[in-house]
Amino acid sequence: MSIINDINKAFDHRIRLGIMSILMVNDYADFNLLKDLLGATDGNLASHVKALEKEEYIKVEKQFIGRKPNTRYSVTSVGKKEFKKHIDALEKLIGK
Amino acid sequence: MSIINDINKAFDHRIRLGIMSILMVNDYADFNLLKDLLGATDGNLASHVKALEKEEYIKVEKQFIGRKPNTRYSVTSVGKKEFKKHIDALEKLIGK
DNA sequence: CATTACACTTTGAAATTCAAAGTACTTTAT
DNA sequence: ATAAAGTACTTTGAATTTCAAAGTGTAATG
Repeated sequence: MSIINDINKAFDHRIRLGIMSILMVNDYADFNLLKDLLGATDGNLASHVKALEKEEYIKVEKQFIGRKPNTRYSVTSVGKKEFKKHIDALEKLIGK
Repeated sequence: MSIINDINKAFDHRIRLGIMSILMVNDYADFNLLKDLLGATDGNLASHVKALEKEEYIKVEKQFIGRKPNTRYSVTSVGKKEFKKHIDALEKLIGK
């Protein structure tokens, strides 16, 4: 077992780290909020949220607000748990 | 400017994060020490140290110990500075 | 002398990242 | 009413990155 064993590969990337950080402190964030906060392009953000979705760390809700489509994301309980583990591992590694 | 602006792309990957963490607390680490501590394969580790070298965040010294080749790595002053910045950005993001 | 071990390096396939272009509407202007 | 511009994503595929298998060169061992 190595010193980076609990560093979660799914959170390795700064955009995914940002998505999770935002969702840990906000119940919901929609596509455009994430995009603005992270300064990501549409396609780029889409692929990162998809990766987190696939792991079931976040979940999507699609709805209409008035006539406009709106996609909002929230963190799952698994996502919360895994992210905390990741942060702990990070702190252990860095603070060594 | 987004919330992940000071997250350094070069340190995004867990193996590179691990290399830097090790080199921040040890004056030197050789190839095999890094390999063992990180549980990486040879080729994989080689590509990650090369990436950090290219940014001039770490430097390499090749020598012979007895008759055996030995490659050891250390962090540069730029590397130290940038890594600290990265850690600060991480803490800001996570601890938000 | 042949075989195994050590310390990396090279190679190229697989996976990931990214932005440009596309889709499906809605809103605003003419 | 029709055209043009905007919104909210999704799809696509090229570029980059990651990774491990195989390769290189030397050393030690039987």
